[in-house]
Amino acid sequence: MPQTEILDSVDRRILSALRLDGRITNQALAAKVGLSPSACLRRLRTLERSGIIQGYTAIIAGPGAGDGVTAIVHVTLERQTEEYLARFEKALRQHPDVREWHLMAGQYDYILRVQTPDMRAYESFHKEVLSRLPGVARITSSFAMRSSAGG
Amino acid sequence: MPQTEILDSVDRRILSALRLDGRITNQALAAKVGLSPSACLRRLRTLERSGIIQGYTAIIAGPGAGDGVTAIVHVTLERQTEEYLARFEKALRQHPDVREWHLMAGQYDYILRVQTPDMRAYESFHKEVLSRLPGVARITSSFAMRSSAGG
DNA sequence: GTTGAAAATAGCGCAGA
DNA sequence: TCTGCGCTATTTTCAAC
Repeated sequence: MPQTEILDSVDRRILSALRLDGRITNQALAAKVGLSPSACLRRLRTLERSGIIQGYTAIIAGPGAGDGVTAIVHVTLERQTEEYLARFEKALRQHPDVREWHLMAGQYDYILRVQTPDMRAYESFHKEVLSRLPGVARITSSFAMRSSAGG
Repeated sequence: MPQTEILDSVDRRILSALRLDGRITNQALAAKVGLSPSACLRRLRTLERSGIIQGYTAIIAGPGAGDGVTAIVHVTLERQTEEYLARFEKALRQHPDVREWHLMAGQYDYILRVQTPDMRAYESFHKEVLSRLPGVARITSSFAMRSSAGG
């Protein structure tokens, strides 16, 4: 249960090790973070139950089971006032195909990751959603040929 | 080792099960695909050695916890041969700060999302890791001021 | 947080279709 | 060659401290 829990450095090292090798044995993990296996396992289960560790997966080579189309979209707004930004972000949140977005300091205003079942769905998304988002000045889409797991 | 072998339906079911649960025990996996544990384990090891299974990883909940610095990094390689790409991706996977990467069709070769506790750590990461990755020709870092949760 | 012991699992050689 | 069986080492898991 939520206890206003902060991750300490041991928890972070556990997460880091599991990101590198999701199938590491609890014993090896415990040795790596300097804990006894049972203490390590208790922390691991807590991290899993709390939802911080959402699951585990194998990294499969090639087109595998095809997650469809992954597009990285660079978006520039007409203006960068907080009002414009807030309006744009609110609109983004209403579209589940936008899996991830970042408001950038630099050349672009927003970088989005958009996930669709196929290219046809992406074209439709671009036409009917992206280009109609409020305050958009310019859109550049690039497509991923291969991505890390966990998208 | 690679014998130009085609994956049969049992292999595909193994891969599928491991995508869903990367930490499933070999026994449970064997039961799921209808094999004895030892036969299943041998197939699993073959898939790992052949590079079809590239690794395992934990799915960690969004950056929420530590906040810190989110950098979007555009990387161009010296060459785009599959050998260069494979070498680069293998190096990426060894660094947990690289939370996400995409091999792009288009202007850039790779787009990475890098997460560090603070800017100082990012500078160190850039200097000691990014710029030393194999085959890198150009690196451009942009920083996020605000990001969506649940990456 | 630790230790220790029982249950479950992984990993190997060997024999057979 | 691939499968399945039996055995042993390793790992997980739980109890008690």
